[in-house]
Amino acid sequence: MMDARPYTEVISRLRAANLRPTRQRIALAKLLFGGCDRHVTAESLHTEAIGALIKVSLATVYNTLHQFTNAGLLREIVVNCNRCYFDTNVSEHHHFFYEDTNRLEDIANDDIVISKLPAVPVGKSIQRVDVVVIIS
Amino acid sequence: MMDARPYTEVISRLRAANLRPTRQRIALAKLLFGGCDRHVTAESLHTEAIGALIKVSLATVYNTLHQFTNAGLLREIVVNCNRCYFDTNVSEHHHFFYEDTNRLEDIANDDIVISKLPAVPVGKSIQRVDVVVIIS
DNA sequence: AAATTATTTAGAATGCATCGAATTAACTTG
DNA sequence: CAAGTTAATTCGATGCATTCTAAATAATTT
Repeated sequence: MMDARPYTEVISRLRAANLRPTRQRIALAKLLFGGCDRHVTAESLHTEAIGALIKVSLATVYNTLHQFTNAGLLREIVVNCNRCYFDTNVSEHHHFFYEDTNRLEDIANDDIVISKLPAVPVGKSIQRVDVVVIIS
Repeated sequence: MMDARPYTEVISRLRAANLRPTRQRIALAKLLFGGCDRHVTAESLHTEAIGALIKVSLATVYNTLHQFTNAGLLREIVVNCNRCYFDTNVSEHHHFFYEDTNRLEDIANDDIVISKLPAVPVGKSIQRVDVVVIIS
């Protein structure tokens, strides 16, 4: 049941992004998009893949995370200098960051309302507004 | 006029933070707090210090930035994995981040109004709310 | 001035991320 | 379906920011 036939779907997502559906990319995509939304680092995803007996190198995990991000399948979250996090939830939303454990948790977009924003320098436009609520 | 007698002030700030007013810390504090608010990295501050003929090692710059941060004289800003930024403005405020040039710019606290925040997990409390407006 | 304590330093070490070049795999074409 | 083409994967090396370590130096206390 878990993987009845998600191949075709994963494969077409990859094709749509102009990425060859290789064994590694398919396997990583299934880990990333197979269940609920997740936050991963390259290391954590690599470890998870190895644990699931997927033969893939760390370099490929890095490549894949960046390719998926460029294709809009993932989003990079910045909460910590020294480590890059990737989020499978690419819809607009925000984050809790647990200061002591370095854990991330989604905040639904509706749960934060910004009722005033500053004027943007001329010639520039807003790409995104990221809110991080640091808790401990 | 520039440095009429800011020594005593810098020195007492350091003492208040339980930091011995060493030659290096005094010099770095004068660079950081001598003018208007700034955003620095360890590298950029070190380069600036060397340019100003201040003899200080990179390791000491790192130490000092962290000590100042712990003492509340600086605040760490997270906009970029791979590089730590420090802000001399420790009052509540937010940031523009220029995506293409990696530059940071302050947004006054009043220029952003958050009219709704999510409930915090039980047992936790909000340490800070950071808003980064990514522009390009 | 001597003794104590904290700080600085250079250089090594770490950790995360990227690069480069050779191998391997996927795709295209005839 | 086989040969040719193109892209992806891999290992190991490399880069870069940061931290660590232990010895030397400087600040403070007595």
